[in-house]
Amino acid sequence: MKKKSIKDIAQDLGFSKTTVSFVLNNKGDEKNISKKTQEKILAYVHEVNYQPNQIAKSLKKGTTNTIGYLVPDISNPFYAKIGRLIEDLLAAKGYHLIIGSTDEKQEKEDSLLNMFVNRQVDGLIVASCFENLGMLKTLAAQRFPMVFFDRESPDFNGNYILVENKDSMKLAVEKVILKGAKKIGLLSITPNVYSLKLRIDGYKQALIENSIEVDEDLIRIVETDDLKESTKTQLTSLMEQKVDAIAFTNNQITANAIWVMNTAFKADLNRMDFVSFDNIDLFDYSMPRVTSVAQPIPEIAHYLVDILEQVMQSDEEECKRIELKPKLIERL
Amino acid sequence: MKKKSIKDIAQDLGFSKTTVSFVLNNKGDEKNISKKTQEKILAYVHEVNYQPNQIAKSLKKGTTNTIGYLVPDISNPFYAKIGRLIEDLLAAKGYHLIIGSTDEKQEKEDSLLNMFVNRQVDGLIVASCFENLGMLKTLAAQRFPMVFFDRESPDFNGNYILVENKDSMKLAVEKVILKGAKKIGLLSITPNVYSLKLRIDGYKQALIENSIEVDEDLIRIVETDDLKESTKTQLTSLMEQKVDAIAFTNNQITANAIWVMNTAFKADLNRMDFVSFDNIDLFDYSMPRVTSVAQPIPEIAHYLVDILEQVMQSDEEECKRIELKPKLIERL
DNA sequence: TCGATTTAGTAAACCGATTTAGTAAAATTG
DNA sequence: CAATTTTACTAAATCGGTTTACTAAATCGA
Repeated sequence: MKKKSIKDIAQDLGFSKTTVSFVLNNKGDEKNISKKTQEKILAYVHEVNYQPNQIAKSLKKGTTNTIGYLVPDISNPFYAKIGRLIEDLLAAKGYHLIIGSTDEKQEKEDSLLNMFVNRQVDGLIVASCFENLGMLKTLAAQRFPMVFFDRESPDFNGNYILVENKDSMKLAVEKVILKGAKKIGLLSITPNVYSLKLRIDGYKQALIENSIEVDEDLIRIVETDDLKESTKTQLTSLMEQKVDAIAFTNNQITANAIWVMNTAFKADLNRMDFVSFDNIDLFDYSMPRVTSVAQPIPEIAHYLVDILEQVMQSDEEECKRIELKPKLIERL
Repeated sequence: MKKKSIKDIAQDLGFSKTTVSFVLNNKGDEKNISKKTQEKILAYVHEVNYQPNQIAKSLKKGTTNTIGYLVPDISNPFYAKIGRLIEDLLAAKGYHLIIGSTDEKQEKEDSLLNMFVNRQVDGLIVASCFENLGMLKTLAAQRFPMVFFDRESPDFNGNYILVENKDSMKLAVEKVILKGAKKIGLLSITPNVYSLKLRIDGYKQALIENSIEVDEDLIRIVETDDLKESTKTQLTSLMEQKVDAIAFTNNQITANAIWVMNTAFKADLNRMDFVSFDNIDLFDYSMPRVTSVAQPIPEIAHYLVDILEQVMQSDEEECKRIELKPKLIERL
């Protein structure tokens, strides 16, 4: 017993496909299908548990009720959490998520964007590496519904849901300076991303405004491909320089650094202070103490689907830019 | 300039849709299309950057090159990691992932399964709560390609990629008994899931074989809906009973328990031992010490797509069952 | 009561690909 | 050189829905 199509339903009952389709789409009254017929069809459809073929529907309608979720790494807790939240918010509206992880690689991003477009997703939620704007600008020109988050590019005009990066980082770093830190290092993943650059700028600003010289040698970039090992190498090198605090530009690198400290530099745990963008439970009790900038994750998720929905509906010209304020969590 | 369809390409060049389709699908030679024509078509297609409509393709072919990933919660690090790994493995074969989180709720699972089927996913990778086998048995009867992991149901015959649960848990718990623990509690999420029941059985077995009475009052179930708070409540109650070790059935609950201990029971960190199924970096240095059962995540991911591919290709009757051995990590 | 309107429904086109069954012209064969 | 085969290509059906443009019968209004 293979799956029944709308044609089968129509034949079984002696109606036309058209009539069945109208009834199934709640257009029965509008299209003058008698109550009796409507009931008959609905009853039968229920009885045989008819399920419409979404693919066929999508082909005709031109919409798929799917949204693409494009991020550097879906297993990064930040993107995973947001992913989960938007999954639920979108499901309530009848949309479902196709995911794609870019590993910060431009080629992967391009090919995934292409994939999403060919699969006719109705919209995109994107944390892009913004290394090559070609594809994105093309899509933007076509008015493809997209909302960006976590990262921005000054060269790209789009709908953004962001957090304030520079000042937040500055304030956090200033906390450890006030506590007495003099030599403060920084570890970041690829700073090609403008938002990360802003966080690094915030770190520098904090130093400058507090008369500490910015030492470029204390600013280290880790390789995303081998985060754990690379963090260990760079952190070890910073420890040799006798830094008394380190700032990090996201949670994953901080978590790795905490692991390195606890497994390789136990003796230094107490004299060290960490500053991290993003907050996770671990920071509530881990050593070194972590003063962190907590992003408002549920709000970000909320705005993402809100704005995306608006963009998908109206064909408005204007781009939205929403900048949320993170919360500074002191642990000193 | 809207997107060109195969019909446009054909018209532009003065060939038929058929010819263009043959060439695009590498059937040019087989179908006796002249080299000259093939080159002409390929060149033009490249020039205008023609991208075939996957939806139309799917409708005709009956396959969508999408796989459904159905888990309790995609933001759980275990499922997120596996999700990421299978995303990459499947992408290499031209498949992409649609995700669905069930929150351990049967209704959600059913409706997501329905969604996946209507969207014609080519296969499913599932960590089911197995509370109601109706839908799954129907799909299995239709030979819908599915592979299950992390959880199993003795009442359901399917393709499974699992780890050995009972003995692994028993061995881990025995470690803390050997160290001297006498009163050992257990915290678990819903034990309706057979695999979790096995882990609990392993815990009990360890006690019994070491002449410790199983006290049902020391076995606590936390609510998945409010994991953090519920963990705190149950853990606090166990602490009042003066347990000297606690076993946990997965990483998320252990991580929460570590947080509770460090924020509310600092004084007891040293006298306490934890045993956890699943291993995460945090356990390398957190207090209380965690002896953990590490699941071979990359292998699980590998087998998942391997077996799924086999199932999708051959229409073999036989169900596969692969049981991997976890690695015990002692930290005492 | 007769033309106009409403009711209840249907046939056929369409979305954009793939695939089957064909055809006309050129090349080969006996 | 006629019959056959090969080459190069195409028309039309198909996948499973939605939607437009109709029609026949019943009802209504004056």
